[in-house]
Amino acid sequence: MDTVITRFPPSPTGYLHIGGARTALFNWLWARKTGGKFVLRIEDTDEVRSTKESVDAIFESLKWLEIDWDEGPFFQTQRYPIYREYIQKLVDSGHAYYCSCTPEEVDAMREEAKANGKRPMYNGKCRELNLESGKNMVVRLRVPDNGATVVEDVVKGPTSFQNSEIDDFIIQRSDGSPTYNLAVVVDDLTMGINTILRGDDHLVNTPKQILLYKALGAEPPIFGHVPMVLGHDKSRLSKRHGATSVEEYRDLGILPDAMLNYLVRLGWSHGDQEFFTREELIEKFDIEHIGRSASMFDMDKLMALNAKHIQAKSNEEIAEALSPYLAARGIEIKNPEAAQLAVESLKPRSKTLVEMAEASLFYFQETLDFDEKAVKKFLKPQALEPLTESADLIEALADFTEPALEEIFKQVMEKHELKFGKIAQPLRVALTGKTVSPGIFEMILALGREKTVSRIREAVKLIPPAAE
RNA sequence: GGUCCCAUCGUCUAGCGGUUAGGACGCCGGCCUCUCACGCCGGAAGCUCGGGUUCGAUUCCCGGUGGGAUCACCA
Repeated sequence: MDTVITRFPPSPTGYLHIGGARTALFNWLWARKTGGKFVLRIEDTDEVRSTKESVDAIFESLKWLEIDWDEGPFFQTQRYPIYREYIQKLVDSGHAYYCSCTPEEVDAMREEAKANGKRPMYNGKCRELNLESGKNMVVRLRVPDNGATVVEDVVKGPTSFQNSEIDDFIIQRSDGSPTYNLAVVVDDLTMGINTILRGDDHLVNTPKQILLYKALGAEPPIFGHVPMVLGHDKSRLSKRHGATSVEEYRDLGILPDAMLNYLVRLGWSHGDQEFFTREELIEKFDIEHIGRSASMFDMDKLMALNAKHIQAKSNEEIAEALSPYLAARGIEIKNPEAAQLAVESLKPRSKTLVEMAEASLFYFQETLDFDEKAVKKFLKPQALEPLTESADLIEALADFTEPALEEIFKQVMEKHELKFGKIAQPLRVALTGKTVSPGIFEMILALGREKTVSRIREAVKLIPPAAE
């Protein structure tokens, strides 16, 4: 087979939607897997709704997901001469014709058809009139009255549409601009696109596009219509279901690799495997195992997958990924090694980078935010001596390692006849201000000797005097 | 409503005529344990219904039901 050439053609009328990201992903993966090409095309022919901001948001989101393209971005608004040329070809070859019917007249035709119990359609009034180009004229494709057009869909299977059900649809508006179906076909044709994976909401206008290919004497590409992503109530995913834009997930602290993994796995499978790295996805992705039914977006599962991706990455990678989230909280990583130890301690306890950033604050803060209840409960008189002694011993410790630290606490525990739990909680509050944190030893190591000792000494000052 | 698509635990899915119907998320119980997590072990939970075809259907065919998509001079 020839080199696979796929594409992603968003219309810039908003941010990059999760569903769009998924179809982009399928096309990108297929191109990457087969060693083909992936083309980015901006469908901005709706000049009223298209914005520069949306274009930028789409680039930004694709960049974040690390979905790169080999050709483009092409902008349809810069290709009008090409569309006009093809429309002319269709008119010249008798596959299309000028129509002078006004929208009102067409509406009336549809009403009439409906009244007669027929499908509301344009009645073909101008078909044989051989009208010349003129003001307020549109161009329509002459659709065969009989026969059927079959979409050989690689995910849904062959799907047949009766030509009699298809209107002589408009390919050029009265203002001379091309309509969607025409522009898409001309673009895909001229850009050499041979594989189209898109949402199955496009399935119904695929026969129109195939008719256009045929009228142009061209071979249609391979079509595959992937099921849509639904919200938790089975309706189309929208704002009321929560986050729908790619950037929102970035802001939530989702890793791009986890997003990819989740999105692809939603509607595609490779046996029982749930976790995929980006490389595995490229290696294992195939069209054959794309599902045929719509699926609901499940935030919990995304989160769980994100947690696994966080754990699977190195401390260095996560520390780097975390830094913008820390920066947003006014924290700059000054000591990379310490930050990586901090990250390591937080990795198994963070579902998102936002959670991790929040939980890591105590590592970086100069002055701790003490949780009052925690202070009251654990920084009690009986904790004074064990804490003070611990600080002294840590300060004097020859080698600052986990075994040595364990030895110190063993001493303190034995002396005061305490279980580790009794000393760990006060210590935890002293070091973090909270009752929940990573393990004591890993924190001490990540914090370093100096901070550990000073924090314990500061906390001791919060202990009220003994009652009697 | 017409046309088209779809149908396995609550959710994502494996299954491609014979399985104790498998995995994951979530949920419940236990273990581990310095808190919280992670991890580990175990549990509850599913083939939409009705007809065929077949020795045998979750699987193949038809129909019902249900859900979705689409019916523009939007993309």
